[in-house]
Amino acid sequence: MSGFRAILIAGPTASGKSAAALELAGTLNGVVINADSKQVYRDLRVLSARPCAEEEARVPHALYGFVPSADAYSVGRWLEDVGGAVSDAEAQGKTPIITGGTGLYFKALLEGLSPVPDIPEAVRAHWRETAGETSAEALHAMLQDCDPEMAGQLRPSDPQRIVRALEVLDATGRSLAQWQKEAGAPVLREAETARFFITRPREELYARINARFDAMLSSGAVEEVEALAAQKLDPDLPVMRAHGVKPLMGLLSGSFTQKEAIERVKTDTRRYAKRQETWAKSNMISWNRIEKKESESFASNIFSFIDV
RNA sequence: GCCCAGGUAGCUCAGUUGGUAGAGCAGCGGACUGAAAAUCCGCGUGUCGGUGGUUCGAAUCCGCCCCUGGGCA
Repeated sequence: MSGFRAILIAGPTASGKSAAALELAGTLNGVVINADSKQVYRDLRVLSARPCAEEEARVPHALYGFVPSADAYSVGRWLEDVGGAVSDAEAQGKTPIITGGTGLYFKALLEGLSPVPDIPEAVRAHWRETAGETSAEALHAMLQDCDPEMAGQLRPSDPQRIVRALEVLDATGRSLAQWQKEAGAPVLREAETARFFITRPREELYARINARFDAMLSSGAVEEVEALAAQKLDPDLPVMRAHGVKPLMGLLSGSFTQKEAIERVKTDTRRYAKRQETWAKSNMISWNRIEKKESESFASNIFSFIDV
């Protein structure tokens, strides 16, 4: 193989990325490296559809299931971790096959992140606490007072981004808008990669999402959430935002019926898949889009692209 | 077979005395730089079961037919 250092496989959830990556890795002497913000969590094997032990034994995997639920993992940490994983793979003469559904992670991988310093935990906690007791509009008004440039770029109804802007300004004394004008350093340049966005017809994808969650229920999804709930963690932690966690906790506490919980999770997941497609349309323009029907192999298609 | 109640958006339903229809959920489109499986923005997508008729005008009224529940046989 020549011309690229790594293969990147993105695609909506339940499209079959992992299977394709596994097949490629087996053939190419590769390492499958995770690019999914939820598959990093140790406690979410079932709900995050992480590769099983047998699959991880068949070919080397990296960045899967290694983060404790109490940690607020982030694209920043991932960027550091993936850099190390790529180096490790190359040192062993293996091809990095980076796969996952988190579009932002791939963007950061190829474009880098603006060099905003780490925000001290106390500052983060302060603003997140403030956000918990303040309306988004009021937060936006605060931002408007101290950082009109950034405030102008954000909707008054978008608390997540407003909080980020506030904590960055607070911790660095500089507007996030200014920071973001500074380019970051990519871990891989586009030209060094072969990039694939694999997907399926919407209807088929949704059917797979629905069926996959039914399978997760048979594989212990409820028990997994029960164990997570037993840790009594902050409900705002990112691990709690994985599809299924809140509805299944609701089921366990009696605030949802089983039917309601199941529908909630499936709907959340379908909407996510749709957003992933939207992201790809404007952020993954240069990627090879491969849309396949049931039972066809993505891997064979990818092989024909990379000419091995 | 007869009687009753219904057939309106993908689903559940609303629709005042006739003026070519609207809610919730689902869905669709979009944004996206450090918690992104998140957060946010926008959009009703419809032979009103069919067909005749009354009317300037029918989802609304009348006839016939079809379908779905329930009841009587």
